[in-house]
Parts: sequence; C-alpha cells; structure tokens
Amino acid sequence: MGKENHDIVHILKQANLSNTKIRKAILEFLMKNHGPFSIDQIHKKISNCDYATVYRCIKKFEEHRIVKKCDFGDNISRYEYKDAEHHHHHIMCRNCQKIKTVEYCFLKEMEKMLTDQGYKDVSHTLEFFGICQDCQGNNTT
Amino acid sequence: MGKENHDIVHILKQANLSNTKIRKAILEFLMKNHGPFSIDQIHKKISNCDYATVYRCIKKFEEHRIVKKCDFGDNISRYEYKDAEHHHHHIMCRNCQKIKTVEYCFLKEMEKMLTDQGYKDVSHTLEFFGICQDCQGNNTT
DNA sequence: ACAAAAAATGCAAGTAAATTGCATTTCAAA
DNA sequence: TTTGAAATGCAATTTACTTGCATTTTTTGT
Repeated sequence: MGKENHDIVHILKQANLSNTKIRKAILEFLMKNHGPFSIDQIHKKISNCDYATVYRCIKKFEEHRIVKKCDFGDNISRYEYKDAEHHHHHIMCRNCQKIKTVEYCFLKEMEKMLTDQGYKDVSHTLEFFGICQDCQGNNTT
Repeated sequence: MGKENHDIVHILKQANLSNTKIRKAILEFLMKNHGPFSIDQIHKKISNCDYATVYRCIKKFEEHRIVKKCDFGDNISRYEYKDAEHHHHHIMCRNCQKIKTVEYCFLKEMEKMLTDQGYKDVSHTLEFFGICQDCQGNNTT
C-alpha cells in the first residue's frame, strides 16, 4: 500500500488539490477497483463521508481529468479512474445493467478529422448497449 | 405539408400510437428541424402542451425508436428524429454547447465484434466534445 | 354514426440526482 | 505554530424527470 499511497499523494499534488483523508480514500478506491462507479457506489465504500463531499471531490477529479465520467443515458453518472495508458470504452447490458470493458478503439482518426475542422481539445464519449448472454431468454425489462 | 402530414400519420400508425394533435406537432417539429433538442426546446415550440405530455410523448417515441436520445453528460437529455438513412454522431462545444453533426462513422465493426462475443441487439452512443472556432479565445467556462 | 372502451392529456404533487450556503474543521505555507 | 485558504458536514435547494388522478380525446365494435 506504500507505493500506491505515494502515487495518490503525487497525483493530488500535481493537480494542486489538497491531500485529505477522503480524497485519498476515494482515489484509492477508484484506482484499485474496476469501474465505472456511481456516486452512490463510491459513497458506500468511503466511511464517514457525506454525499455532498463525494460529489465535490469527484467534480474536482473530473476537472483535473483524474477521473472520467461515463454516461449511459440512465440519469446516473458513473466515474472511473482515467488511466492514460488504457483508453477504452464500455458496453452495458440493457437488461441487467452490467458493464464490461471494450478494449478496442480506433476513434483517433475521427478526432483528428474534427481537429482539422478547427475544433480544439477534442474528446469523446462512447458507450455500447446490448443484451448480454446471461440475460438472453431472461428478460426483466 | 400534405405529404409530411401523411408520413407522420403513417409513422404513428406503424408504432400503434394514437394520432393526437400534440404527437403530430412534436413529430413534425422533430422531422423538420435539425436537432438534437431538449425537452425544454421542444416544449417551447408546441403550443398548449404540458411539460409532462412532452416527456410522455418523447418516451413513447423513444421506445418505438422513432426518436433517438443523445446524452452529452450535462444532465439534459436531447432527442432527434431517427432517420434510418442517416446514421451520424455529434460534437458539442464545451464552451458554448453548440452541437454539430459528425457525418462519418465506422463503428459497425466494433458492434460486430460485440455481437461475436455473444451480445444481442447491440447499439451505441457516441458524442464528441471540443472547443469550436467561435469560442477559441473567448472562453466563458 | 354512435356508444363503450382505451388511451392521452393537464395539473399538481412527488422523486431522485446533483448543487449550494454556511458554520466548522482540516490542511498548507511561512 | 500560527494564519489564511481550502475542504467538509449538514440541511436546504435546485432541477430534470415521473406519477396519480380526474378529464378529455381517440379508437374500436356494432
């Protein structure tokens, strides 16, 4: 845990965010677990921490691109630690809402096209939906 | 307007949705204008119609895949008429929120990959973000 | 064309996610 | 260690969206 703790402190310092118990706990949770997670899920894992604080921390993390927001169109924002080395997307089952990672990506070309059109600082969100094997013939929609 | 009106009636009939003034007006607005539009924007354009009714109509349209929901991560759902002939995505400026169409798409291969992995009825959402030319050097964030 | 059944609408109240104001506590710089 | 700045807890608020119910409109069956 020493090494990870050092990383976390470093990340906060780099973003000019002060190094509080709660921020370290949230960041540690996000770095050690495979998301994305809702505010509710994060809040459950962090002891003695108000909902509003989770929102505020995550907002700061998002502003500093430490976490990435994932929007699956169900009015629940989910967040995951943004690992620069590991760009990926997700697929959520329309039936059970289980989320899996989609490793493959070739959207850099499309972003380049938009940059060529004059947009700066281009990014994107991409989420897939489907019915997973577990849910086929087992529809609770 | 005769032709379009006939199309609208046909679309509603095909979806087994009853043919009301409000539904026709909403659908006509969405078919004649380039979206996506928020519920608020749609409501402003339809006279003598309650917010709740707009929500309910759009929900029905979405269920029947007559409209498509676009989620730009700002907690406002936007909708556009789903033209089967014209699959496309969007780019929203992070500064002024203006939305433009991105015509190019080559995601069918990724969907096929997920189908091969056992997912059924696969779809996706893809939204781009950037700073548009109008906003460069004019940041109000 | 008309009556009965089904569905849509308006209005008002209710949810739930996210935000905010303010007093208190914790952190960081000198 | 003291001092200023930032983070937190709590409660209240905002906002997108939903729901219950009485009324109106649309559809169906004869």
